[in-house]
Amino acid sequence: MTSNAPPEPSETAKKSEFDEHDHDLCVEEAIEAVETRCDEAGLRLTPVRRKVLELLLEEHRAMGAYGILDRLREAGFGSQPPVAYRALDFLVEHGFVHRIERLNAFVACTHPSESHSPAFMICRLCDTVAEANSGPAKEALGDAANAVGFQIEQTLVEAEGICPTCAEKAEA
Amino acid sequence: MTSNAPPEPSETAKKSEFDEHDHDLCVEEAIEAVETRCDEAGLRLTPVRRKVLELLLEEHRAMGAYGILDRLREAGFGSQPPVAYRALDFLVEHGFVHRIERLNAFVACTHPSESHSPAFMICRLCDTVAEANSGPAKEALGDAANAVGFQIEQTLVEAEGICPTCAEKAEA
DNA sequence: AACCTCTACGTGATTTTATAACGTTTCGCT
DNA sequence: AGCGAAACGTTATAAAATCACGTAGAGGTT
Repeated sequence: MTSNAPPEPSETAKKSEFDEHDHDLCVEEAIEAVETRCDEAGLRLTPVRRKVLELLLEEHRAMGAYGILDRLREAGFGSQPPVAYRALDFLVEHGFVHRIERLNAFVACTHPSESHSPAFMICRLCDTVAEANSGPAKEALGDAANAVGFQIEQTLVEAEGICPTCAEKAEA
Repeated sequence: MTSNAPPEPSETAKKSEFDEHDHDLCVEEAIEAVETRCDEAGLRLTPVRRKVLELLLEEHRAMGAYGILDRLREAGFGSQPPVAYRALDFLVEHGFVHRIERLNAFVACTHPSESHSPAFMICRLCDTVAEANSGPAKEALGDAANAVGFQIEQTLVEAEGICPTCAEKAEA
């Protein structure tokens, strides 16, 4: 929110959302990427939608719709559930935000430029969520589906466990 | 519910829950298996719990807690939500029933004898749910997790699509 | 600019899903 | 028979999501 650095690819090497990184930059890059995609596709990134995206990006964590709604209210937007749900519907539909079924909650997508259907790693201690490539897992599942004649349209992969940061804290 | 055939392994070759099969037998075998496991482990398969299991076995489909509750009421059991949720908690905890996060609903486990954490194939037309082996998918995900230092405790894999039966109907 | 239309927004009300809290009953054990 | 733990039934409430309806704003057409 503070820096106005250009949205060039971050120099800080980041292996996953669990690692420390220049978060302001990370947020800005993500917003820029979404803006670009909206422009290209003729989508309207309205103030509410943008605000919801920002809220989710500021955390790398899953937030419930009602938590988001509280923040919207504080920011002077409408305060009834549909306001949050409509913005989330838009963002999810276009892949800018992912829904975490396990938590009935949402996280900002960390690779908004590529189209993908990721797997999630959810830390049960701090609720941080990282995206992993679900490609291999989906292939494996695809084989099983083919064997019985099931046509997969969408796949959902969520792993719950302990993130490296929380694991360190626990050891100490 | 009608036949009293002995619970020997079914002769009808079944590739998945989507295939036609001797369903009465299938239900009975499953109940027997659960009874056995409860006996061995000193668990109490009380009337409500047993009824909920039967309801779920009769369908090979996901049922919501409130749908189950309606059926319990009809059968003369308590009719308030906790009755259903407590029975479901027990059955899920011991692996006799699985929760389908995507649908906020439940299915009876079709392999109650083996301990496993399955992947699900959910037909979006008929809500039938089949279990697939999630072993390969979990391995793939495990590799990704190791790479970033995340310790997986539980994995959730759900695929949504069209089952072979509904696909045939659609063609016709 | 005036008009039209479609999309998005704001709000009130309601539905669906899930838990909390509390007293009573039943089970398993000694 | 008596004890303690587990399970049940019920009331009440919380949390998550949707419906319905009117209003406002963006974009295109004349």
